[in-house]
Amino acid sequence: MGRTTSIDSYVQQFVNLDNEELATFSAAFKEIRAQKRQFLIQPNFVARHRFFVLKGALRAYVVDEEGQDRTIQLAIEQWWISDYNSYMFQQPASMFVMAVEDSTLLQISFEDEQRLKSSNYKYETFFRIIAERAAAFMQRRVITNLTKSAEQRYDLFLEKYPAMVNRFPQYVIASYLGMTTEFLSRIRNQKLRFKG
Amino acid sequence: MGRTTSIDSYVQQFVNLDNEELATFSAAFKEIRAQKRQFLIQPNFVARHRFFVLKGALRAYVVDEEGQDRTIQLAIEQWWISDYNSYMFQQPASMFVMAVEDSTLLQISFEDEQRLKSSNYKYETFFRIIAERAAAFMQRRVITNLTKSAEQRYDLFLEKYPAMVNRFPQYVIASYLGMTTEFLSRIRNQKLRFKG
DNA sequence: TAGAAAAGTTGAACTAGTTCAACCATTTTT
DNA sequence: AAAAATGGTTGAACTAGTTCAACTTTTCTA
Repeated sequence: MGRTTSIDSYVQQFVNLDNEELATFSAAFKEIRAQKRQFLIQPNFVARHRFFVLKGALRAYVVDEEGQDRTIQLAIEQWWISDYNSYMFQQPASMFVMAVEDSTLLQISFEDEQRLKSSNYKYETFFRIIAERAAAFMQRRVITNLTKSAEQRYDLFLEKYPAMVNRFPQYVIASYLGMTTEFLSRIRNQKLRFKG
Repeated sequence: MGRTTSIDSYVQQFVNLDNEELATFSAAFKEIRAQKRQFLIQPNFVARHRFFVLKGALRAYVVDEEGQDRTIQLAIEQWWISDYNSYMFQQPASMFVMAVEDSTLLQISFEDEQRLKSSNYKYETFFRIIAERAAAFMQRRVITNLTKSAEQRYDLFLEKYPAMVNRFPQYVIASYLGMTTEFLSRIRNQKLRFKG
């Protein structure tokens, strides 16, 4: 069977590639499957790839000193996921990246990405743009974490990423938002009581 | 008088530019002075520039609903500063960027940066690399904020940015680290009592 | 160099969010 | 369909960090 979908339309949002350029770009990616609970990246190993989600859901998390999971990134269709500090600098990872659903991914290796970037100006531009967007996204998250209460962070998450809420268990969303699953449970039930 | 220092050696860390390329690159920047307490970016106005610090110290902060300052970014020599969401997407800013010391900066406008990026592959590569580094840096900050206690965040800050500690007032560092100035004061004095 | 402004300290009361433990519900596996 | 595993809820005690207010110290400005 063919691809569930592809990265073509995604890339075209940012740069204009002709058919040949598009083919070369796509060829640098390998389609892989990841079963629910399968790990794609683990601490202490270098993250050799970054992943573009065609289908499915994944999370990146660290385990802190007290043994608690802290979700750093969530990804569903059309999102990228990896341990960026590990991938970009080819250093040992601190994160797990795990499939939360059976997933289909496009995988690119660090070396192939370097090759793409240096082979064609447009590919370089593409990766520049997604890096800029990632930086801006992360800065917004820092701001939210510093300025909003737990309940406000949850409301904002619902508003901005409604498609994600039902794809991840509550404890994953809670840890992404920097609170305990118990506290998020209380926030949700309090809302039901007043609004529903 | 000439430049206090320049951006040349900084750029050369990441890309190899010949003299002409270096000259063109530098020419896109304008050297400006900012006096202590002067604002370079203000909420609701589009951030037209990003700034590279030649000399001095600056902070970027938002004011939250309760009227409290939350420091999002600090910058001293060789750091960049701006409201990236505003600058990258040319949207109204949510931050103030203010000089904490009398400073000398290199300023580049959004349009001139676009021009550089599209005029020479190497400039594109340079901006791609700094965006990747910014994204990785921000992701580390998210991780730290989610996994460490107030005291651990302060210790880590001391360890990683010793040069910054003495350049910013304590309340700025406290708000950068996501705690109150009173609490940081207590952390510091407790350390003195036990260690010094 | 005096006076004002900005920055830092301390105590005491407080609160947002955590922890722990027990229980319930839902999904998965056999 | 039973058993096991995973995920969610609830109450009660707790705590890391906040708030407020008064005070001290340091820095800036005229």
